[in-house]
This record gives sequence, C-alpha cells and structure tokens, in this order.
Amino acid sequence: MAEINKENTVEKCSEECVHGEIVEKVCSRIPDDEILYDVAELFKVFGDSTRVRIICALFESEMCVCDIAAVLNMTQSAISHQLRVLKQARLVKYRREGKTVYYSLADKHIQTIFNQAFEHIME
Amino acid sequence: MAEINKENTVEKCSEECVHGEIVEKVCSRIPDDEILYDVAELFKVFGDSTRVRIICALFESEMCVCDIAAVLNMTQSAISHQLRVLKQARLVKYRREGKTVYYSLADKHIQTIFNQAFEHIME
DNA sequence: TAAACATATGAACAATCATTCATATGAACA
DNA sequence: TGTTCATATGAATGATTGTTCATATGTTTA
Repeated sequence: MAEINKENTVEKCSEECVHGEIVEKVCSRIPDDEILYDVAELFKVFGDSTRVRIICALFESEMCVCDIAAVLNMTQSAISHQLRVLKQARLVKYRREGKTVYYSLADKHIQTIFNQAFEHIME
Repeated sequence: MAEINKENTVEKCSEECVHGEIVEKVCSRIPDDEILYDVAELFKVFGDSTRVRIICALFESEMCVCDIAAVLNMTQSAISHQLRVLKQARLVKYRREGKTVYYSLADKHIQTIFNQAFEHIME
C-alpha cells in the first residue's frame, strides 16, 4: 500500500476513508496502464463527429475520398486528414485504382462497438 | 444531388469522380447528424485515459471517490471532475452513505464496448 | 514528357479540455 | 451550533486537436 501515495501528497482521507481491501483488489485486477492508454487512444479516434460520420458512411459502402467529401459536405483536405487518423488506428484500409483511392472499414469490431453506442444513446 | 454541394464550393473532382449512385445511397441510409454527433460525444467521454481507468476500476467494484483516487494515484479533485463528466454522460450512478459517496457503472453496454475495444487493440 | 487531377501533407490558428489550486457544500458528531 | 471531513466546483493554464490554405505527390492520358 505504500506505493499508492508515492509523492507524499497524501490526501487527508487516505488514512481515514480508504477501504484498503477494495483498493488492493482493484489495483491487482485492473489491466495495465499501457493497455488502458491504448483503449483511450482508440476511443479518442471515435470521439469526433467527422470521423464518426466517415465510419458510418463506410458501413454502407466502400468509397473514394471525393465521395466521402460529397456525402459529408466537407473539403477533400479535411476528409483526407481524418482518413489518415483512421488509417493509423488500423480502422480503415484502402485500395488504389488508377488515380482514385477507395477506403473501407478494416475491423469487424467497429460495428459491434457502434451498435452498443447507439443503444446507450437511445436509452 | 443539388443539395450535396450547397455552397458553390464545388471540388474539381465532384463532377468527374463522384459516384452519384453510391453517394446518394449512402446519404439516404446514414443516420441523422444529430445522432452521430451524440455518438461522437459518448466516445469523447471514453477517449481519456483517466476516465478509462476509472471505468475499468468500477468494473471490479463500486468505490468511493477517495478509493478511486488511491487506485489511480491522482488527486481527489481530478477524480471528482472526471466523475462529473461520466455522470453527465449517464455512465455512472452514485449512492450516498453518510459523508461518503459510492460510484458504480450505470450501463450494461459499457462492458461490451470495452471488450470489443480490447479485442481491437490485441489484434 | 507535360498537363490534368485525385489524394496527401505541412504549417498555422482557433477551439476544446484535463489538471491544479483554492474554496464551497453538506453530512456526521461532539 | 461548531468542527471535521468527504466531495464538489469555479477559475486559470498548458496541452491537444480539427480545419483551412497552400502545396506536394503520384497516376493517367494526350
């Protein structure tokens, strides 16, 4: 328990109110910070309405950058920047056909995650 | 199709490369912007490592604010601010017992969403 | 090879947000 | 009622990030 307050910034309540057993149990079971950081990074990608709209558009059909820009009524540059973010998160894949690049979703988990999110919203 | 480029900022490619049928189909099937905005707002709440750690801690056990602060090794104030965000998103609920306030998760969808996120990370 | 065009990217700016510090609130108990 | 203590909150600040504008890349076709 000593390492819980490393830097002597001990809260008043830490000696009175902390439930030692619970804190210890939770500390031992919670996933590593590194993993939780990655989870937050993934959700950060989902946490922008432009990217959400791109993903939902790609649920319907593979599309080129121009088509996505037309659907969202935004500039090609803005879409391209966001597709790069989605690509880096391995959420979309692409194929080139001449001058055109077609994007599609890369991960089967995305649909499940979004369905659950829709259900939470609707409650 | 006229309403797709409302403001005469027609991209060059919009007359050459836009695939009209696909754009029209996707436009008609994609959920309303209002809903997609709400979805993004929900994911924005998940998109912070402190909040992710709080949520994962609460997967293990109901806890008071002090306990959560001890588990995450952060100040009571920082935790309290984040719990307010989670409360506003209806992701946590609380019960008061004397001076202590116990928080727990409010929504069954959260676990499913996080499980899928873990699976995406692990791939 | 040169022009045309779909896409990508770098820099800059505005807006959003997590934490800190100080302080307020509200319940328990003397 | 007054003190103690767990929790909540307002203001300020530093950091992150989405979009725009200008330009670069790379493929096609004349």
